[in-house]
Amino acid sequence: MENDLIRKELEVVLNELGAPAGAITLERPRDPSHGDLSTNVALTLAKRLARSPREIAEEIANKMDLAAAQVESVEVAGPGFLNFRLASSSVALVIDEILKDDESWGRSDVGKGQAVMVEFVSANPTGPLHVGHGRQAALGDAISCLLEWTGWVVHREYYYNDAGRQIDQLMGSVRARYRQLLGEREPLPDDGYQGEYVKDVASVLLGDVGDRYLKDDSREANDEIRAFAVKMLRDEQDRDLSDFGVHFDQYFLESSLYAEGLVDAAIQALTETGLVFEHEGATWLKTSHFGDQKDRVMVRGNGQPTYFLPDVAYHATKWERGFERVVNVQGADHHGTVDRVRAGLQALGLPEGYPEYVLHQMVRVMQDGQEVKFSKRAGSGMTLRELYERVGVDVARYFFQMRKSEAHLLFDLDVALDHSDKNPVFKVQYAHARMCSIFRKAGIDHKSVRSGAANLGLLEHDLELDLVKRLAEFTDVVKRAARDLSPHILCDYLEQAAGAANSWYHAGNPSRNPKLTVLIDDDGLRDARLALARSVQIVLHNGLTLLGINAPEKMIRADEEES
RNA sequence: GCGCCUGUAGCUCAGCUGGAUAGAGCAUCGGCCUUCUAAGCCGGCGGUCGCAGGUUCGAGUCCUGCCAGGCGCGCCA
Repeated sequence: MENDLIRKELEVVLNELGAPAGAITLERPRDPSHGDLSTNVALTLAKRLARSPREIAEEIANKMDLAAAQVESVEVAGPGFLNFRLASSSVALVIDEILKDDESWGRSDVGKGQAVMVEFVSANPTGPLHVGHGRQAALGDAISCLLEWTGWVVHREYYYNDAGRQIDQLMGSVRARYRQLLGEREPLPDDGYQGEYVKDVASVLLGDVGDRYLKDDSREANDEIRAFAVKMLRDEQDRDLSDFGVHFDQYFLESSLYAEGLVDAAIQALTETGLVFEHEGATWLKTSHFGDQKDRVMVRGNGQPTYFLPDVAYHATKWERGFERVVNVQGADHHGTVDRVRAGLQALGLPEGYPEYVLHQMVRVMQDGQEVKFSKRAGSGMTLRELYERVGVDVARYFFQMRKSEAHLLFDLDVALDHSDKNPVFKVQYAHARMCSIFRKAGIDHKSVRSGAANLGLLEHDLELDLVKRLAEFTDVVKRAARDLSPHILCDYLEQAAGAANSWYHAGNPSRNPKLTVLIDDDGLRDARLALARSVQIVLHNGLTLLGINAPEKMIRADEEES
């Protein structure tokens, strides 16, 4: 790739200068008069080399082998930037590379095949998934894909609590609704779950077992109700996620930690560190020793472990299962647990900063300027399924991914329901579909467009060159989005690439400017433009696929949808 | 009170490891339709980057203080 060639050449020159290359930033200057690509290495090296940035820049410029870097010219500008103008042959290089790589264009090997676990969603099975889980599901899946595309081997994991207090509350709620169905006047427990879904569970339970549990308040009966409710709600969550296109490699049950003695083992291991102490009848871990705000209780006065303990035990299994890198995607409301979990793991000898966290802020769904707050079924906020059944899976996934995770997400239903280019998802999908329509119109199978077949030097209009440069950035963008665990970087790019593609496409509208039409009479030019159209198609397809979104070959019009 | 996140155009948001004149979409204003699908296109208007200091050749970006909003601070999970 052109960027790589320049970067490589820069590294060679920097080594000659005795300034071993760190990461070299190549970026596209905002001002096109500054060339196609620009780097600030000279500025960043000024201090280290104790020389003026301009002087360093001049030397780099003189020593560079322009032909090797596929660069037409390099100039020193401003305080010491190096501005590159790409050789026209680089256009051909980019397009040929894209056509050759096709569905794997954009992949790289940063991760070198190392294993990484991404844990996400991890909702308790006490009710339907809501929109916040949706954001997490979309984010976690996209982050997983980004890591896969950059050479990591990803394990998607879902952890759920199938044993604790909240499950008891669920059981109590179901039991109350079940007895109500049998005519009893039993109220929902104070801390019970309000949603309609509890009645559904109770009603199915009634159909299954009749009135067997009406008077039976035994431990066995309650265990059976609990298991029934968990099973049913787990199944519902699975369906919700599966229909949302999100799948996991493993579901990890909290109860298995106890069953396999891992919680006791954690107590044992922590105790051996000497950081454990007794205070007011409880057992504490000195997590403050590792930067936590205060020490935490491990085992309560009543002998029961707090949630902290299985949490540490669980994350320790991740390390023991061979995952030296772990990314946890969680709601920001859980950020208080980050320091204490890491402290617990550090006490066990795991590295500082393990695991990594992506904390996402809340989702607010807005319509007509009003917040949509209620779902009868969930008894609280809108459920994930309610959302994507309204706006479609593609739109929902994209909206969840298009903002950086640490910012609040305003999910605007009015925009989501808009089927024009105002909706960023459709803007990108349209651009892809438009490329497909060119091939349909031409009666050509787009797969028949091959690398090296066209004279790409014929592409010389600004709109075309601009588009090619944009396409060339794709691999770097994927790397950066993966590095920062930030799918929104890719969304941003896709919108820009789609914008450039749409501009090019519309400029070539035969009624407007026949000379820019792809399907022009001149065979050579036409082939070159078809190669560009195919490249656009590949980049948009790969980008959308990475985000778990369809890249349709044809958009369905609303008036066609009716029938 | 303490901790974390956020504050950039009327609205929703980008802004990479500190780099050149702070960008996009929407809204608004002006122009353009029998199209390789106008569900669109082209152009204009619009910002003391929350405030005040500091570091630096250079700060939206880093540091300190303050202001506003969100979240978290349990022998809950």
